[in-house]
Amino acid sequence: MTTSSGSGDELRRLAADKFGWSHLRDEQLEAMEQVMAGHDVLAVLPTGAGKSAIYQVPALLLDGPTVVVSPLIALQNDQVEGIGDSRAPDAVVVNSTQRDDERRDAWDAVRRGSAEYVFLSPEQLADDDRVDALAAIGVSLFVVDEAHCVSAWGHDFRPDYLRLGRVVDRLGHPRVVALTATAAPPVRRDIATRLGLRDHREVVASFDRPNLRLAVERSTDDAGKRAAVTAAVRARTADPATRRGLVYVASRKDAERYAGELAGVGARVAAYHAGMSAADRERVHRDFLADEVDVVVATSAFGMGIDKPDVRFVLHASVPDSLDSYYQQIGRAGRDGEPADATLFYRPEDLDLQKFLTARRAPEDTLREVATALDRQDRPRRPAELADEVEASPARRTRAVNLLEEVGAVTTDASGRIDTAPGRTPEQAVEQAVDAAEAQQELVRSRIGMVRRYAETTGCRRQELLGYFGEQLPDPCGNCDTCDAGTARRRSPGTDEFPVDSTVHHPHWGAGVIMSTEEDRVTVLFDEVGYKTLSLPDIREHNLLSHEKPHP
DNA sequence: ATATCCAGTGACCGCACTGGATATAGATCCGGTC
Repeated sequence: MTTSSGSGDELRRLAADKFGWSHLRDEQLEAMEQVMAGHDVLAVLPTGAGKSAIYQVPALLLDGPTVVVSPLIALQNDQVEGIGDSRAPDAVVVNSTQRDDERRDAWDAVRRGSAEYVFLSPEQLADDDRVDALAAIGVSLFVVDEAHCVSAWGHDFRPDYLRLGRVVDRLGHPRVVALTATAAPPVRRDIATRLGLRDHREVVASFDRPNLRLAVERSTDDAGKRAAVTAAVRARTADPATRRGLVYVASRKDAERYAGELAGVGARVAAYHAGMSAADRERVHRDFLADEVDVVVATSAFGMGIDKPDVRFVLHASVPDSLDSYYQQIGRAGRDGEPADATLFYRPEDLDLQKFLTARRAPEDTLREVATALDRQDRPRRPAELADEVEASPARRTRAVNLLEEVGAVTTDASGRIDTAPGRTPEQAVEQAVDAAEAQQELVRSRIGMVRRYAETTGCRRQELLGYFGEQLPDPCGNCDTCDAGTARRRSPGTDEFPVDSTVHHPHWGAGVIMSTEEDRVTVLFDEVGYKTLSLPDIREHNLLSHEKPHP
């Protein structure tokens, strides 16, 4: 493959010839051009806007394979199939479901240069030998799909996400493309920092989905809420025009229970959660896409990679853990641009369940194990070597390494080996890492607080939701419950004193960034304590916020 | 933090109440088993 300038015309021609895409959206083309110009790119585009094209087309013009990190094996298989149907070069996957010979064949194809795209999970890249092999081959493009997982899942659930930046370094920092459909400004910053994006460009499409009608129905008791949810689904499924939709619930048991109740009243409904067998999950997924099932009642396990145009409603029987999750889940409705309904059935007590589910104690024991193990022999070593000295599971071990690295107690060198930084005892390092873990926890809790704020606002829901994503909607939207009720008023423009995105300092809460401003209050995301809303009169009277120079 | 289940209790034969135990989302990896 010849190296090429990658002009817009050339990118368009390749998209048409190789993939059959006759039209590229402005955002797609802009992102591709930035890649071809040598920049790292963070693209935030709605699902269905063709995010994959952003790497698939430039990959053809760059000499060397493209690595695509993707969180779900099912997504990887979908992508490979899609590429297989095109006239583009081959794609392979490497994962744990393969037999040894299949995996060997995949690697051979990459080495020979017959496979242009390699799909992997982040955990695969925790294997040093695999990274070495890729470094030797010479990766030209490193893609992180569903990049919000770096921020949302990396801190505890799948800590290998947070080490992808190190992988990029070890591959000699090829161009990096991060793709996601959901990323509030702090999440974008997190992604860019964690992946170590260099001189990167952001391509961000508007978050507004005007065809989604936003509403919240508040209940005081569980029975009342259940009745309201069931009635809402029944009303929608009774009309053929609105019968397809999703119901998100907080627990597996609820998924089964609602599905059972709704089936009892004649709805074509299925439950979906991670406790079901892979075969059952696939069947539900397939039946929903094929219109054999109208309603899926699901935990957060359902949704990634689902692109069905005619989903007419997404109801939440319980609050999600953040507005990031909420936006992503309701974004599965109305992809065809036709009216769709996003109603949250809100009971304040449900917030406590999310607090429970997201609660993580700082992994003090593992931190101590790792810190003392590293201290015992003062030499760099590969993270995997710690397995012999540390009893904790690989995920916990990796999380501990990440936390220690975050506070500067551990450093990683160019070959991916980790070592202790001088100047503190293991016990001090543990203490600092515990503090860092608690700060993360505080942020998670404050994100739940933002869900509460959305649910309880009397202002325009859309202004509230878009504001969370850093987008200011000047007028009430006219397509939400509060607008209909007449409580949503035109927001006066926020104060000039604290412009959105500027950095401020609070005497107790430290440094933060202005997220949104209103007539009488500002919302700040603090590094240490998460989201806080402060009243302007208070700020002025007690001089609570001072301006700081932006972070370097 | 809370809902549910269940055993035990009290009151008195069919059921109400209480308190303690238990469970509560998400994915991959990898080696062992059928």
